[in-house]
Amino acid sequence: MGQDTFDMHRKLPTATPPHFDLEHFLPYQLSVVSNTVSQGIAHIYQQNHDLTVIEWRIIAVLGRYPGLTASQVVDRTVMDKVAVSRAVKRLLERGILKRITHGTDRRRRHLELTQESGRKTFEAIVPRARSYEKALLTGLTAAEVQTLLELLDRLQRAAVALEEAAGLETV
Amino acid sequence: MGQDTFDMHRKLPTATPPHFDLEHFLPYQLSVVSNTVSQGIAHIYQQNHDLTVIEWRIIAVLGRYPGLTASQVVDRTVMDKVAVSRAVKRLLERGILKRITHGTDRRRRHLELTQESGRKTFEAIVPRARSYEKALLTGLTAAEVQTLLELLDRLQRAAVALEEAAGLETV
DNA sequence: TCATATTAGTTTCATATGCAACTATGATCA
DNA sequence: TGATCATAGTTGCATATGAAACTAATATGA
Repeated sequence: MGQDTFDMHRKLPTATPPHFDLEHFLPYQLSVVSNTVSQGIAHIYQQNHDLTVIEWRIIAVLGRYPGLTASQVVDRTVMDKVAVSRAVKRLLERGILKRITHGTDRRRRHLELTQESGRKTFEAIVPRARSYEKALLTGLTAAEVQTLLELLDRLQRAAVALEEAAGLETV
Repeated sequence: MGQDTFDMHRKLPTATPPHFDLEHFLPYQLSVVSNTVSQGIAHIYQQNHDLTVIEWRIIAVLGRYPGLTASQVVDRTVMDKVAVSRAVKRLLERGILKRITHGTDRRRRHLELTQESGRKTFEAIVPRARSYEKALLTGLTAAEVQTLLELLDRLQRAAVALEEAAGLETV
């Protein structure tokens, strides 16, 4: 890379650019947008159903894929194992989930929404979540939304790849 | 709401869409990408400089705008007041920041990077942060990056607007 | 000019979080 | 078989976080 061996008079010979704008740094922007959106959407299930984000996500994923185990939920949602365990516990206590131990492998406990409370909660929140999303995307055309989703997806893959590369470095 | 008094045979008469895919829900996708990226970039300053994300952001913003007060930092970075207060304290102790009390208004304490440690840390991290960002965006064309930033910006404005609307509702 | 309001920043306290260590169950293979 | 490894999920503990209450300094207005 930089071969500035001579010219003693230049300031900061090797690297170090003069300035850096946090506001235009993608990881930062991403974090700000994500936090703002998360906070907004959290109101929907916090205020109306006394659910945390993690609890709602578990409900959402079980609404779509009933019978997943806790670890399958973790895999799908990229959430912390402990956080999921605790949230499941609370949802069981509240009667929103039920848990069925697998017949032959008793380590596995399959999770489902209960018909009464669970399904009802799911069905109450979905339209609200959808309408929040719709409001959020009002200013964008369908094509722009499509582009955004695709770019986010590519970014996610790149970030995962970088993470793996960094992980190997240390090993 | 639900007026499903007649027609006992239809399932879920009034509303309630049949399913909901968390994976294709924008707030969720955004959160996953943001977390992955944040975690990746956090390594840079965690491992090499023992800094938290908040600490690094404070350094970054003061590198660009020396002399901001703590509350100006809060405004610029959309971070928690308490978190900033604590991070500033730690950075002062470590000699990365210095604090100068305003002459006439002694409530105001302006913050700057110290020449030795502060500036040096800033200048060491900036190129690493930039190269992470570059690696992250490798798969995208310049035009796509531009589009992404613009769409994120619009999303942010929409999210803020929604937040304000929701706030007023309650009042 | 004194009571009240405002602004800046800190501390307290209760809760959230996450790593690491643990329990329980099942798979493997010597 | 039974020692060891692997997997599923939970718990303990130490730290992080954030709302609300607090201290300190300044501004305002009767």
